[in-house]
Amino acid sequence: MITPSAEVSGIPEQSPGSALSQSTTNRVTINDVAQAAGVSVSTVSKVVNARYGVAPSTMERVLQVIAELGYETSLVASSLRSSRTNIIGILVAEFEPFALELLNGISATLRGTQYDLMAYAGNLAPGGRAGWEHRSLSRLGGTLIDGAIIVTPTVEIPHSSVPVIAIDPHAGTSGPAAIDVDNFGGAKTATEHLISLGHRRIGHIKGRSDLKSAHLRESGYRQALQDAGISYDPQLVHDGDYQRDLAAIAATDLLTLPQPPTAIFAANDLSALSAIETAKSLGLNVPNDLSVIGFDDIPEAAQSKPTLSTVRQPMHEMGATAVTLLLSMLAGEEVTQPAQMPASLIPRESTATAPQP
Amino acid sequence: MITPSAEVSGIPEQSPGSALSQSTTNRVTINDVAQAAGVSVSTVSKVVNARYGVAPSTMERVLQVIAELGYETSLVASSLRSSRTNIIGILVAEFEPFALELLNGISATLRGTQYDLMAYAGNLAPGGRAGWEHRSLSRLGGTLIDGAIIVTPTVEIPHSSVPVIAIDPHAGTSGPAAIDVDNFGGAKTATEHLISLGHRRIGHIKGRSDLKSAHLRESGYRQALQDAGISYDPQLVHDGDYQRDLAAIAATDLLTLPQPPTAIFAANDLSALSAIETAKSLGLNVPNDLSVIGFDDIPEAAQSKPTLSTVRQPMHEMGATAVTLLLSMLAGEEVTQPAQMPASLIPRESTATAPQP
DNA sequence: AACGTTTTCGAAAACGATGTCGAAATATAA
DNA sequence: TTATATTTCGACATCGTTTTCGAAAACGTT
Repeated sequence: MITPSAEVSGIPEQSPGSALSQSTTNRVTINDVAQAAGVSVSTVSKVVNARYGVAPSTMERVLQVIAELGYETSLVASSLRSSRTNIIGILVAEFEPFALELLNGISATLRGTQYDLMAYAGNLAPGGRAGWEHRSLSRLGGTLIDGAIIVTPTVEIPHSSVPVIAIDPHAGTSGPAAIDVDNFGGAKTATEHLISLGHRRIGHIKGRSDLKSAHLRESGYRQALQDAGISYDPQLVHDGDYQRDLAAIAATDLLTLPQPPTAIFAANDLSALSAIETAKSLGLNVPNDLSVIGFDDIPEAAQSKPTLSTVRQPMHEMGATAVTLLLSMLAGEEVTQPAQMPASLIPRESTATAPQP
Repeated sequence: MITPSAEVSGIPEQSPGSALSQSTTNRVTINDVAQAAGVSVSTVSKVVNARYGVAPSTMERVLQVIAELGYETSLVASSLRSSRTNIIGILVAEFEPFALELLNGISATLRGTQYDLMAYAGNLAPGGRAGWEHRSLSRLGGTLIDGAIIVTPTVEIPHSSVPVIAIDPHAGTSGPAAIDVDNFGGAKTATEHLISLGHRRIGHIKGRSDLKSAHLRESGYRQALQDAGISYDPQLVHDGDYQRDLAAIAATDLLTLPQPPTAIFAANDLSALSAIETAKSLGLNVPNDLSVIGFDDIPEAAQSKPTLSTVRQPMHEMGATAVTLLLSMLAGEEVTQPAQMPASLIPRESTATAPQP
């Protein structure tokens, strides 16, 4: 904080100014530009904002002065006046690989627009429990950001003074301003892939039962079976809770059945990788004895041995879509329906044709 | 950069009549609080900012009104007045795994301070070439952020109106406001690890010769050899340029020598992984026939077969240190010397005792 | 009761930009 | 030339907050 001591309003001390004003603040304001160009501040503002009503000649002169002085408009001041900050916030629980692609998608889409990106990581707080979105939003909304994108909210999206888009691959599209992936379709595709390879006994390791995504993925699995005329066998469906260790138990149960499945569709990649480990430890060869397919396409999926066939969530595109939706909301348009992104099959080494008995 | 007309035309003309003024009207300002509490705005401001000179009784009353009305101070307005935004910016070339830990470290350290984090991805721009830091900084500095952290700058850090810290694992500490990892020490440690396992013929795959880190890592390698009384053999050092394919060539050259090395220290993990592949294709067993150690500890290092021994760059801590340094700069302190973070040995499966001839 | 001292409080001036509205300058029409 | 339409431009109020500085009030001391 600098206090210009002998600075009276009206006449700026310019003669000793060079040294003094440099040390106090070397910031070039719209006033400096106006003075240097011999016009009023309003004219400079009009030039900067390309408003109508400035003669070409003066515009050129002002632009020249701006370039000379290296003037940059103060985002803070203009925000205060126009009550728009041109910043959109992204609230993410944690900077994790999952959020990474999202950030890139958002960032890329935002480029070229007037908006900047502000990123928050929520749940790293000491008392980081659910509901951090609410606190952040109320603090930021209406004062620092024009809109927000929340990733995998832990709570119901709070009422906010700014438009909010939720990217939630798990809870399902709960409102119009939400984006998720086609869990049902993706699961169906994964299962169909196994069926097309000749598998008939296909197990399923379920996800967390409190998340909608788990139910949708199971439904997709069952739909694919039904479409192929394969009867549903409850014995082949076990709970994995999206977790590594529980999935291992589920896989063990499945593979030690009197008549074990020849393929497993796991509700997420973590479970799938765990299932592969389990199969190996049981002396089974993946994919020759057992095919395994997952869901998510986490980075490890491409690194494992064998590499994991899976269904990809298009995070980059989801980020881009979120921005697009948010921008149209900011433009005053009504967003009437949620966006659902397609999940695409990524066949890798962990799935192969069914073993011939 | 002054907003050109083309960009402005993309902005939806929000007529100041309806939606905008609605969102502004229901905002609770300091004035509303003052009026409701029966005090002046200055008093409210003092209460909010915990300034001295307000009676406990009035303070309590004001606080109560603030709670009732749900008043939140406008960050924009206070920034304008106090010329501080309480936002620090991080400029990163791209949201990549490398930057992820950094972000978490920064975010965690920032929590509990008055500052918020604003993240920028630079080189995703269409014309995204070197120098994006300069453009971003001049636009943000002094108006939107109080300070900045730049990750792996591609150019000399531009003169800026705000404090800047550079995190640069490659260029070395070029100025006082820079953070890097101890490349020399890390390389020395890696090499010493190989020596302690009994290796005497140790090869080195060098990094990009235009980066200081490559030279430092080679120096560390040579120092460790010298300390152990092992004479330096130029035949055992080949260029890998930090790249996968070039490292493969280097590895082939090394392993087809009449008297091949029993261990290789690669200047980065990418090269190390490539060397392992090469060794495998030559029929060598890692680590029984050949030990390989890398540098960086990229995520793949823990996933490969065998898992890669390496030297870890403490990204999380580097982020935390960057914040600490930046905060002290913002507090007006002089940062006199760069910070160098220790690199730690992560022994995994790719290194073992030297084969007995 | 009169005086000095310390607290407590409020009026008002910034911070830098935007947008309105009327005045001045210029072009067009009569 | 005069009257009118059209540009072009600048004075000024405003956005919500911080901060200074002097006035008023409260307190303590003779």
